Formats: sequence, structure tokens, C-alpha cells
Amino acid sequence: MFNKQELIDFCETARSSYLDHISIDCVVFGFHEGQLKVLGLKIKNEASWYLPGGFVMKDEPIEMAANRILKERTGLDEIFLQQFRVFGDPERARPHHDLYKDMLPPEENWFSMRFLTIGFYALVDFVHVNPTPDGHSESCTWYDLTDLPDFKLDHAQIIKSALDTLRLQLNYQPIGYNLMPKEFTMPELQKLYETILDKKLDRRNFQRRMLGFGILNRSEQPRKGGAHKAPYLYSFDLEHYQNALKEGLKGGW
Amino acid sequence: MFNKQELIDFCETARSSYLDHISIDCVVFGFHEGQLKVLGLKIKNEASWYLPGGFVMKDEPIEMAANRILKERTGLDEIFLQQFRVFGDPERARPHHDLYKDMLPPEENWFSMRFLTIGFYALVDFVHVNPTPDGHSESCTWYDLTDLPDFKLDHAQIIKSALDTLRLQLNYQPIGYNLMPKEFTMPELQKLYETILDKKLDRRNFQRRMLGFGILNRSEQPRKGGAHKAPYLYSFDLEHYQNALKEGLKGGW
DNA sequence: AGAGCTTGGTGTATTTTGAACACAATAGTA
DNA sequence: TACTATTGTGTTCAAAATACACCAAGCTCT
Repeated sequence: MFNKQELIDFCETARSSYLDHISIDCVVFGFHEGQLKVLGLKIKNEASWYLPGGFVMKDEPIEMAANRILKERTGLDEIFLQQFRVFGDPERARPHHDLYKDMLPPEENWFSMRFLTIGFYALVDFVHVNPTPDGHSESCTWYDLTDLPDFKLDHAQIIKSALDTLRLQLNYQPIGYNLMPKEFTMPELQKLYETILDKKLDRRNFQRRMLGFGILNRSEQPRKGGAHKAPYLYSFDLEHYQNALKEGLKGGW
Repeated sequence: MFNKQELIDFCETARSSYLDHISIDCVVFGFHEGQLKVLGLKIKNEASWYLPGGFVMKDEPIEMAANRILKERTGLDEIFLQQFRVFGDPERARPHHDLYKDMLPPEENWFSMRFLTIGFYALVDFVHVNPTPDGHSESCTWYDLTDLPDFKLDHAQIIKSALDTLRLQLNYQPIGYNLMPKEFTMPELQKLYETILDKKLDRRNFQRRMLGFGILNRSEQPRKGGAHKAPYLYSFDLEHYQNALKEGLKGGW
């Protein structure tokens, strides 16, 4: 939460740089240790969490704005990023407005206006992310999708909507490339699908189907060192992967 | 196109009623005589076409705004309406800005600001629509998707994007209810699917599959009067239809 | 009236796809 | 060297999609 002077300063910057009424919120999905995770910002001295978000500069394409915002929070550039919905309830930021209404009169407070937020979701490789809090957050960290903290405003709803979109996406597009490390085993990839869909898949059928898409390359060398049988390592065939993104896959899960 | 006084008046209304920077454009799909159609507005004395669109009132949910806009153009209320994407290129309305830049200085002209437009698409029953032009349009009429006039700005792109979304939708949701009249024959419904997907489907397999979804009721009486064999009439079982909308269908085309 | 055309409804093989399961291979461990 | 956990591959069976064949009904034309 801002103090009064911070609020005044920010409002001035905002008014000159950003489009009124429009914000962006990003649901950043990562995958680690068999769990689907979401990036969340914890506000200083509060039990309040928010999605990484920001505003659109007056002369900036919205995709570029989302990319800029995410780069600041994750260190990543050129990540998989897709808008999925606008959240436009007039009352959606009401708690936020009330918070500041005694500090600055509405006509001076840029935040007191109504905001529509454009929801983006991002798929990123967990280990490459460097979560970086912004000025009024005490932390930027990963949260298990199954164990989310208290996200404020409509941010919990935004996360749910993003997850629904991701599950649909799975039915007609390949998605692993953005969430998996360069090399991975088939069971690891399967775990990703199972986590997103929240159901068990048959090991053997998954393998056959996945290979059937023709978007995987198998390495010569299996992974060594672990207990039990050494699994093969796979990586995505980027050319075929891109093609599958455009053309779409068949059928669903 | 506005003249100067109209522009001044409109700007005044707009400033007091609407959210800055945000517009809504609607792709209204209808189906008639085996053709998929889109509603377009033709500007007076110009070879320019636009999608029906409008702005969001300061305290109005965006879905309600889209509904209001469509009601004015079609006479229909409570129609199937869904947002599918935000178009946010900073340059998207450039031609529109240039048009008015000599008439009113930018700081007085509400239209000279940057607008993001939220794309909605609607599915409506062709025969129930009463296309109504707005003040600066000379007509509001249906255009064949295969033979579109010269839509300005990025409206052609918006139409294409809506169509892509509709095609995807077809894979996991029933859609006929909103586009067909109350009663229809199976071949008529098939024609709708063929038109949207732009490919031929097998008559018999289509019938079996459609019936398999369990969302159709067959009437006792076949349609009389036409040449050749009298086909059965079907209507949608609204309860099961709504359920299929929520649960989703299996597989794709 | 009835042959012939067109359109609509139903049935039935064939192929493809998906789900379930058995078994072999490999690497570590006791 | 058995034993276990894990991965890779094959095989079977059922369901679904596909492709066709056939029948029924209504109109037209002679």
C-alpha cells in the first residue's frame, strides 16, 4: 500500500504515461516438482496477494505492455503470452478504491477511476524465472495452484479463468515447450499434462499419442544416475512444434 | 462522417458518459439461405463499412454494453454474445484520426485518443433481426462472409478473428440454437455446420452424431409442402443444450 | 398411374482410434 | 543374484469415425 506522497507521485507518472481505465494482469504458470504454480506478489505488511500486473503506456501495443510487465517480474523476455479475457465489472476494484479514498480525493487519485483489466496468461520454464518483487511488494514467489493464498480483487477469478483456458488449449495445441526444460523424460511431460488436467493418464497411451504428434526428438543418451531404469531424454522439435501450434492437433483428452 | 457541430456535440456526450480509450465492436453472425452472414454498417456517402460498435458507459459492465449496442442495431435482447479478443494496436484507428484532425484539435476531439476495442461475437437468428442503422450510417445490412465489402480500420481482421474463434467453439460446444430458427430440418442444420467449417460433411454420419449429443427433439410432424420427401423437423432441447454448453462436447470435426 | 428424379432416413461393413492391460528391459539395492 | 521400482513396447478389445448401400417419400413428366 502506498503512503500519501507515494500515491501522489505515482499518480503524476501514471497520468502522463499510461492509458486511463486499462490495466493488465498476468497469470504466470510454471511447473516444478510435479506441481503447477502461479506467480503471486505479496503486499508489504499485509496478508494480500495480487497477480503481477501493470498498465499500458500511451503508445504501446498491449502485447508489448504485457511483455514488459512480465520481464520486470520474471527477468524473461519473449515468453509465451496470450490474452484470454477482459474483466470489466464496474465494481471489481471497489476494495482498492475504498482503501485510498481518505488519502486523496478521487479527482486527484488516478487509481480511483474504473479499470478494465486485460487478462494474459504466460507459460514459462520454472527454473529460468527470477521472481522480482516491485516497489510495494515484499515478495514475488510461486504458489501451488492447489494451495493459493488470499488473492484480492477478482484475481482469484482471473486465475481460475486462465486455468480453464489453458485446459481448453491443451485440446488443440501442444503446450509443453514453454513449461518444460530443454530436455525432459516422457514421464515428466506426462506429469505436466496430468497436473494441468487434474487427472491420471495412462502411461503407455500417453507416450504413443505424444510421439504420434511428431513434435518430439529423442536423444541418443538416456538420463543416467537416477535409480531404476534410465529413461530416454526428449526435446521438442521446434519446427514441427510451431507448425502444430498453427495447424492444431486432433482430438482432445 | 460527422460535420463539425455534430462532432463537438458528440464529444461532449461521450466525455460525460463513456469510458475513455475503450470501445466495443461486435461481429454479428447470422445464417440464411445456406450462407453465413455478418452485420455491417455502411457510412453515408462513403464506400466505407464498419462493424456495429460503441462505447462503454462509465458505470456499465462490458457485457451489458455489448448487449445494449447490439439491441440498438438488431432489436434483439438476451442474445448469445461472447468477447473473444482485445485489439490494441496503437495505430489501429489512425485513418479515423486523420479524418478529423483538421476539423477539431486533438485535445478537443474525444475520438482522437487511442482506443482499444473489445471484440465480441454474437450468434443470432437471421429472421428475427431487424437491422437498424445508426445516425451516421446509411444502412445496416447483412453481408456474405464470402463476399465482404471494404471494412475499414482493423474490422476485417476482427471479423476473421471472430470466425476463427467460432470454428474452434464448434469443437467443444453446440452452437445451432442461436443461429437456427426454432424448428429446422437436419439437412438445414448440417448446412450451417458445413458453412462455418467451410467443408462438406457426410450426411448420415452428421445425423447420427448430432442425435448422439442428445440435444435435439424430433417433432411428430414432418415438414409438408416442399418438393421431395418430407423431412422431420427438429428443435433444440434447451435443458440438455444448456448442459452441453457447460459440460462441453467430445471430440472435434 | 407409374417411371424417374431428387431428397431424406436408416442400416451395415470397414477402418481408425482410444482404453486397458501384459510383458520385457534396465538400473539400483539388499 | 534375486528383488524392486521404473521405463519402453506390444497386443487385445471396444468404441468411434468413415464410407457406402439401400429404402422411403414426394414431386414431375409422360
